[in-house]
Amino acid sequence: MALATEERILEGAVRTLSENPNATVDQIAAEARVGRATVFRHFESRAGLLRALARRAIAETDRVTRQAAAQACTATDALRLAAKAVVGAGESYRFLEAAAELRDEPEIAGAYERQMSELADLVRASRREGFIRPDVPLAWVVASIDGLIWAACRAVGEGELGRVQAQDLVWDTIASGLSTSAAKEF
Amino acid sequence: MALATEERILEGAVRTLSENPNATVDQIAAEARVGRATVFRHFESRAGLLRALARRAIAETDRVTRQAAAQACTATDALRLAAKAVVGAGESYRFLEAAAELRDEPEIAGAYERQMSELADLVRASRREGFIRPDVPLAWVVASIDGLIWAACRAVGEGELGRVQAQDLVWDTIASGLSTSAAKEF
DNA sequence: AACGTATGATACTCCAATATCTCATTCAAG
DNA sequence: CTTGAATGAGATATTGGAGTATCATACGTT
Repeated sequence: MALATEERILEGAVRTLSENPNATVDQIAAEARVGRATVFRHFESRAGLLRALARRAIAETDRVTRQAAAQACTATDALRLAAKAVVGAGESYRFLEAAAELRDEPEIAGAYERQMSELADLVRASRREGFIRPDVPLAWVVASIDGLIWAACRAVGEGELGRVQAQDLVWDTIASGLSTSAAKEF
Repeated sequence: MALATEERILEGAVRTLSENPNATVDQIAAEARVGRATVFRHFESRAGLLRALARRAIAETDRVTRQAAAQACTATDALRLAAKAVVGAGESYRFLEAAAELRDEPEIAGAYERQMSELADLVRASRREGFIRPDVPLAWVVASIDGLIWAACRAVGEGELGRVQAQDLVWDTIASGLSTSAAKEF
């Protein structure tokens, strides 16, 4: 069946590229227990495979983000749930950060921009609810949340922290460092 | 003069690779206003050039870190000065993150490990001074400080924030989010 | 002027990895 | 059993970029 094969290739690619972002198609195919030719039957090229992986990561992030928004009744809670969920989802896709080629793909770069601006919207809304500090530039709130999420993904990936623990700590640090309860006394 | 040429190549490489981490030796040479052959006269290979750049980034980080330690009288203040300084220094070397080859170089990987453990030492000392929260795993303190510094470097590189502003915000967020003054009420 | 060194330009080799093609095989459906 | 689609395996073509070699030139030193 075509679908199952594609799935196997994609998951093999995630595993292989997580260890070595420069892995060759041969290595990916081997990891997926699939002939090298089969990879090219399902994906236009290596770059096409990477695109598919990026699309997957974007879709997965969108999914958990929407789910968070649906479950929460306040923007602040949506932010909390989304941050935690993205830590769980992004963990497997850290290797995409190293894929410089994707920066040039308008589709991928555009989706990334969109997600960042959605995060900015959420931050703005949470700020209106009186949670996020108004005395810190929006750009920094967004950048630091992103940075903390990536840090958590890495720590989980390196085995330094458990996933649940990392998810809690991300929010703890955001809430302590960026909320109105954090007096600026330094 | 050999030294000036090497310097020009290294700085051209920083500029070129910052825009495109997959840049070819041709592109780097062109940016440095140098013949391609000259690059290979000064550096064993492209990988050797990358190693030299990584060594440079490591040395620069060590330099500003030591300087911070020398100026400060408490570990907490050393941490503050070091965090700010690394934001300034690391900005140009963000592209190294994408260089997966360097992970395999024991020299580079070892130096990175060392710097991380030095950061951990600083955090422990600051904790003993009563500044860093004791209720958060050391690994997370280190990881999140690292993440925030990288976030600041990126924001500066993208032009979202000014450098001085970003340096201040990094410490503000660390101090608010990870210090004892941050009550865990969430 | 003579010498030594560093450079630029060019041409060349080499290779690793992508991508294509072919053919035999498997396997499910009818 | 037959048919057709998907696959595995291997052979082959292609190519972009690394690395090497050569030669003429520019420049500083003595």
